[in-house]
Amino acid sequence: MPDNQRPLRADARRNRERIMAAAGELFAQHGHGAQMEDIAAHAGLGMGTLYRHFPSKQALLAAMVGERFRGMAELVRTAERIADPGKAFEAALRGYLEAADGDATFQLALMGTDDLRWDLVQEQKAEFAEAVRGIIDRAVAAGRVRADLTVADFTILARGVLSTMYFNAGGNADWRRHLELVLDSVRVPAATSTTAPVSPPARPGAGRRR
Amino acid sequence: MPDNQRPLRADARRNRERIMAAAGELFAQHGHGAQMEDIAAHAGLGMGTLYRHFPSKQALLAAMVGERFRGMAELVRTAERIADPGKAFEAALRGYLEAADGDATFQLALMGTDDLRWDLVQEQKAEFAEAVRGIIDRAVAAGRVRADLTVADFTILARGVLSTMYFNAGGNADWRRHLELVLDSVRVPAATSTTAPVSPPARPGAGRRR
DNA sequence: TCGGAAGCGGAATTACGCTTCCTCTTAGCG
DNA sequence: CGCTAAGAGGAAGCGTAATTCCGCTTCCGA
Repeated sequence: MPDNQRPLRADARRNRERIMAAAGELFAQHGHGAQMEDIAAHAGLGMGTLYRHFPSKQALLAAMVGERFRGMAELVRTAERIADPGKAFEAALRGYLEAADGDATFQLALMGTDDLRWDLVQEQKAEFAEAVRGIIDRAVAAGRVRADLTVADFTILARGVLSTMYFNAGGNADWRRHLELVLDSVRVPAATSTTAPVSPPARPGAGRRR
Repeated sequence: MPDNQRPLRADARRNRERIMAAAGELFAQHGHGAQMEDIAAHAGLGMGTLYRHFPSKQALLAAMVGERFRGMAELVRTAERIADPGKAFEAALRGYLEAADGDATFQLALMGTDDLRWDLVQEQKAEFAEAVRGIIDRAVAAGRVRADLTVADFTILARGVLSTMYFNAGGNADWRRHLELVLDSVRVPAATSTTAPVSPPARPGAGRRR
């Protein structure tokens, strides 16, 4: 755990940066499948060095994901500065997805893959969730999105779009379309109640959670 | 390729069944991660036998997925018998997801994982898509779902819900909620047009595809 | 300028699954 | 009933990546 004990030698700090950069690039490209050896090579360093800085692939991945969560929280907080609560919400969701576009690490992270040890990014994730809660509460209070919308919904819906993004080798048209559909289901002019179940009887109490 | 040449010895047919059953169970449970050895053991057979019937893990997985697609196509066709086009559509989507619940093979398959050689299930997939097209066309014609809805949308939206299902260890409340949100974005009482983009300028022509 | 702790490199080790190979067994026709 | 090709079993072989090890090099405080 290269944390904050002794200040970290100058070259070491430099190399750590390099690793993060290389890992960011390769994870973004190949997701969890990126190989340690390639990352080391890409950073112009040896395996030993890589493992000195991050004791395992999991640790490296977690570091990257944590960084991304931080960035996203920041982004959401920025959106919060938009005056109109409805537009702020929309901007947050849009910005979030836009940022994830082309970054497999983040897509995976946000989708909740079990290739990641979530306990290592608890904190950053919570920070992000907090930022989102703020924006949603405001939009709900202003009546700009359906009244029953929660942070969990944001996660669910965003993950849905992410999955379109992730599994579609093709361009980005698909996920943008998906996003539009999602926004239509969430904005207030849209219907708020659901019609009665049709074929498989929806078990009672299946509606809300958390 | 144990296809249809010589009739296949009685015990062989029996064993093939067993393998399919075991694989179905284990893939459902562990997805692509299920191990060949476990599958063989679970079927009460040796590795050699397993490989006699399916030349590779890919082949086995493809066989399972193909079977699932067939089943889904059948299910959708059944839904098509519902008189009300809107309800038929809803039943198809509901039934589809209900069937995928708890079956990781199918979830993965439908999500489009690249752990699967799609060329091996082309046919079954096309069959399924065809069935879906029928139901959507009817619902659109009847004005019960947004006019611009396509088969691609069905795939996109269903995959979104699937991702909620797949990545949520917890119960099934989340994906059912997601499904309701999706239905709200698709049924006709909901808004059909999208409002103007807010923050990241939506590139022109990002709306429709295929 | 020196000493030695911190850092680096990268080959060797390990672990883990899929796949192959070869021998033994059995269904089922004549 | 006897033969033989189809089928079964499962241990060994392989490839792939993560991780470890340890001798060499470089920073940096005195």
